[in-house]
Amino acid sequence: MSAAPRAVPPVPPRPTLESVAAEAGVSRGTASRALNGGTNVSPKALQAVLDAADRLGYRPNLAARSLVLGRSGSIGLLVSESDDRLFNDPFFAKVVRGAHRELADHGMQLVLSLSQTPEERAQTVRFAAGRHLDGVLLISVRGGDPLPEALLEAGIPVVMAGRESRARTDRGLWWVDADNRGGARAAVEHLIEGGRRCVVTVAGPADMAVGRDRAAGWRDALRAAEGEPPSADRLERGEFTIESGWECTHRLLRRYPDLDAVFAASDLMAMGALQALREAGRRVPDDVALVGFEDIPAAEQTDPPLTTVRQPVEAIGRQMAALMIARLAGEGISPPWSVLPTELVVRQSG
Amino acid sequence: MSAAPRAVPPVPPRPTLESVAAEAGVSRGTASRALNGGTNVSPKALQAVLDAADRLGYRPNLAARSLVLGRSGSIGLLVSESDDRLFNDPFFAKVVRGAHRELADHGMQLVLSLSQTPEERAQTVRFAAGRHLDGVLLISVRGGDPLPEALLEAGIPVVMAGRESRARTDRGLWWVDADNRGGARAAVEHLIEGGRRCVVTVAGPADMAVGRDRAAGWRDALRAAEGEPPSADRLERGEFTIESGWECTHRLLRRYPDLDAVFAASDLMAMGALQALREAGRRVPDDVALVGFEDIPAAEQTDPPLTTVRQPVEAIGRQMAALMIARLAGEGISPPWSVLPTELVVRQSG
DNA sequence: CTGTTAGCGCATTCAG
DNA sequence: CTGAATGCGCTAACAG
Repeated sequence: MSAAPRAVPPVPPRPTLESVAAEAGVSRGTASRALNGGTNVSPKALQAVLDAADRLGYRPNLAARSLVLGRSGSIGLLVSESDDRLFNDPFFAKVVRGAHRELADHGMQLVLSLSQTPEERAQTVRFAAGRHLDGVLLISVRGGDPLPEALLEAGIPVVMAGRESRARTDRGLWWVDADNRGGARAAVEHLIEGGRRCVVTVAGPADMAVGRDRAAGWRDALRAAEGEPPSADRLERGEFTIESGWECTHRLLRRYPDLDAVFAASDLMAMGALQALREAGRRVPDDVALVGFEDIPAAEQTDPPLTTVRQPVEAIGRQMAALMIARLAGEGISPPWSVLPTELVVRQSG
Repeated sequence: MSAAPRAVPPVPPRPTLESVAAEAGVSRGTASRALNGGTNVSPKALQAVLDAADRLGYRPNLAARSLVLGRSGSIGLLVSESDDRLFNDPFFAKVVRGAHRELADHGMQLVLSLSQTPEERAQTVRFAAGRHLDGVLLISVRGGDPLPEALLEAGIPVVMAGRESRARTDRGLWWVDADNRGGARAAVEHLIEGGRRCVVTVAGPADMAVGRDRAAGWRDALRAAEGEPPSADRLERGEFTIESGWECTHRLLRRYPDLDAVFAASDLMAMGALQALREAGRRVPDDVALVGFEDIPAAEQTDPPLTTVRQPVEAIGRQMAALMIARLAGEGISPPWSVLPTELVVRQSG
């Protein structure tokens, strides 16, 4: 409520390139060159400018630089997801770390941005479309999410985590994913090699590529082993949650009382499966072998510890950033996506 | 490796205010006014501009706007902490949510930024100092962290989570905190009213205000009840972790075998204390009452559930943003800090 | 090697 | 109510 007119700004104006140049006794152009790499500048002038900048505490105005360069030097990692999820899923942390590392190595800033409500989403699109962000990394995008399209339409380069259709890829949606199909296949092959005869799967949602891919890998392995694709009722689809894993497993047990192996499309689902199997009186791995997917920290803490397929999560983040950097550099990348190898981690459950 | 010279840019140039004005048949000035509030613009012109902008898919260039306005409209939430911590501590999630809400309500963007290594930290300071951020919210700042000073020196408004010294506050470091001292006092009063005679405390680090404040509240309550300040060896300092809580409690048990109440400065510490007490054969709350601080989700899951002091975490985030907004608006706020009330949540442990 | 010049896209005077 | 002009701070292209 201070009604003072504040005629004079309370803080001294911040130094500009102009003032640095004046202080150093050179022109603005020379000062600019000196501050950026120092090419075509005499050692004497260079030193003078550097000293002047230091003395004045000069900080280049990034808005001005962005304006002339047409580039902000920062790329966004948008999370169109509840912040609860963001902060609880270890997946996010690792992707963020990977992307952050890669970007930092290239002198770029990672900017995290949340958007849950539609308005926030619109705000975020404006933010990116306003060239505040040179590009956008997207994680945890569900099937019908309009965000990727909106961004693309606004002319923002986008790289997603998770496989995309060929059509969308062609439209400019680049992506990075783990080899979900191959990993699932390896997991099921491991179960078969262990002598298991009836391998069922607790699969993920059909509206997510990751759900479909892991189911496909399961199918691949069984077809290879049994000569024909597995019957569809050996698969039960659910959400990537403990509860859902529990339910699906119960249903599968009812249909296949003699099942001896469960491939769960996520560790959380596997944890639910573990509980369901125990409740049904099955011992793991003696009666039923169990394999999960992801290798979340909790997978080591279950009893017995979970055999699972480890995703190179940090590498995914890193590669997303790398693709983005290449894209911004105008390099022709082909294909404009990456599939990173997974690794089977054998523990006691199967 | 595509060596093509790319003489022609593959994408059409993005529409500018100029092109919108041309399309609408008005001048740039009118177009600008129409797009920003529409004051001093005839309804006819306004409509023409809006239509044109829509038709062209116009997005204002935020860099240009920042440059002329001297303001970017986004404020940063810097986390100078390992990203593990960021993504695992529920505290962060809630602060972020609160700040995000408040900012969104005012049409501002929240930008999350991590910085662990010194270089990343420098990079972050450049980012903020380059006016990419109008202000910076800081959480989880440890004692000797140079970040706040660096930011202040660069002329960036800063609001922190956690009490700061009067000296630093006067230098421009505004802050928001929970009433740690009052909350601790209430917790210990509750223990005393429950008939406990020997209340010890597992305290937080002395280099964090929150550690000191909660210990002070414990001291306040005991002095009020016993007529004199408690002996210093009824307090054991540690880190805010389960392990540390466990260790401190063991030491306290050795010194005070007949202790009948433990006030832990955090829920994680309380969880460690719970384990230590159990190992020592003490029943909680029958033999020893236990109170934590923070009310993290896990506090409800312990056996017995933890009595604890709830912090208004989301409100803290919100208030931080509110202070920042006021500060940017040049409003004189006094005092330039906020202490938000806590709430004792009584469960079974004490 | 250096200084000068010309914008980057926008909001905002100031005349009309 | 409107258009023309000015400048935010910076980089790049251009002569010297």
